[in-house]
Amino acid sequence: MAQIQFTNSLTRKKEVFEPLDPTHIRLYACGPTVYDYAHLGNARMAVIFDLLRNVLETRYEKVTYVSNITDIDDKIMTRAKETGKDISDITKLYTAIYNEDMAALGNRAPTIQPHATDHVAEMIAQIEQLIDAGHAYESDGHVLFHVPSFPKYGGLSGRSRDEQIAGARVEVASYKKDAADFVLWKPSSEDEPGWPSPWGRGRPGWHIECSVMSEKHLGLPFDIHGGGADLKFPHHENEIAQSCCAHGNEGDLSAFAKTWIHNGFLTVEGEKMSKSLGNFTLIRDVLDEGVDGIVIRLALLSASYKKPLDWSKELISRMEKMLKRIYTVILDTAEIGTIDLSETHKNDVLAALYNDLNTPQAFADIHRLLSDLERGDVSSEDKEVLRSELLLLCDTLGLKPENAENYLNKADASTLDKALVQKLITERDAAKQNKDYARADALRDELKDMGIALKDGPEGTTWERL
RNA sequence: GGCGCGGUGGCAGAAUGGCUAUGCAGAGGACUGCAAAUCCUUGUACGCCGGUUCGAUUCCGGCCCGUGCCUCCA
Repeated sequence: MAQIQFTNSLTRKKEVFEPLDPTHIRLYACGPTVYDYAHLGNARMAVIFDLLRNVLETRYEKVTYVSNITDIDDKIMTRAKETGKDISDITKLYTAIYNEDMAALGNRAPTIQPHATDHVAEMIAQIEQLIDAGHAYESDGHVLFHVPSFPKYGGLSGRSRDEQIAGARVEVASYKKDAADFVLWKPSSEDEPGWPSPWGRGRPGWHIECSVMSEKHLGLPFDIHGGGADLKFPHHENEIAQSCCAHGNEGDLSAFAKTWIHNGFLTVEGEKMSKSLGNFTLIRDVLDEGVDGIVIRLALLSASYKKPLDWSKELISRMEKMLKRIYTVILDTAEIGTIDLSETHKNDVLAALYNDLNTPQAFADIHRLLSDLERGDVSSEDKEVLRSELLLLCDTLGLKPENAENYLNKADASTLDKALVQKLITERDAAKQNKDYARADALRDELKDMGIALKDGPEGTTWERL
């Protein structure tokens, strides 16, 4: 049996994945702060962890995938002020949009999608634990995590505390004992959202919600914690500090999550796609341009998850071709059955994905299967196996092979008169029979104007949308 | 300034101490009334300089270049 391997950011090595509990795999990925439309960077993270979940499910019966919604944050408060809307209206709206966009990309909903505002009591409890353990202190209405109390701080991002201070570009707030200390709780003014707490009315800092929600829904330690590479520091570093220190695990960074997986970000013309540079693309905009969500998914999986991925029109058009080919072959071979593959056989088919989610290799495997399925010198028994392998790979990658027909005939869903198309094809066939090629070509042009491409094959003429 | 990542053929992008990645684009051929699709064949690589080795794109060192994090960010 091929072993599943992932690159663990905590050890900076590719490691064989060994579940804490083989009967139940537990996975957490940091989800979005909901104050705006999601962009392709959010999409990359979601697609990669959805794939990771699929891959784990091919080997383990139960996988719990938790991905949160952060619905209390200063950015949301700012947005509320700007628009004059209620905070809860904003978070509800953008949570719904996020989930719609993720579904369009072929992602399944997480097993659990906890909301930060439903966990304030647990956050307060954990902050109290940290104060009791001597890792946090109250100051001027704030509660801060005292970084010097945790000598192993910085182990994930690989930077010592001194290095951070040397490079710090932030002004050190007066209420901090140490420049590296970070906020667990902060006071809210009357017009700001807040919850009662032992330190007065206030709201949580940015990192505590993930520590609390992952622990509550998965238990500690859990198998895999992930997110975008830019969360490594400070977000994930601080999560580790909170969770390890709240439970007396100061000596073991892996007492929170065993394996850390970070995806690389998207670039545009070589530069990071980011809000500050203004070069980000919303998922919604790409979908509105008519690009299928599964095409976006393919594009996001076209490079190793760890590396930067450059977003371009050319990438989309390549992936459109690839998806069309996959779906076409699946439909063309529809009359060929499938067989149940043995566990060993499935392992071989999924070997690329088991090897640190090597999606480019999986794409190469798909291309090989497509070619073999279209060759004339392959027996139908062999094709039955090949087709089974192809469907397994497509399912695991989340490519929705069951949507093949719908995708290829998309035009007929709305405006197209299917009967008229068939009538014109029949007319053209008659014209061809009579060697009236001028008439046949005129009919082809007419259909082309309707958005229909004809394909003459040995079994007759078929059509698809342009 | 500190820490990290990467430099592969026209483009995108993997693996690998010696043997074809794959895809897109290009060239030639088959098929086709036309068109599309498909199939067959095919060219072009491994940033620079040293080292280790029988042999390095792959390991080690130096250099150059690009890029990311250190501040909200997937």
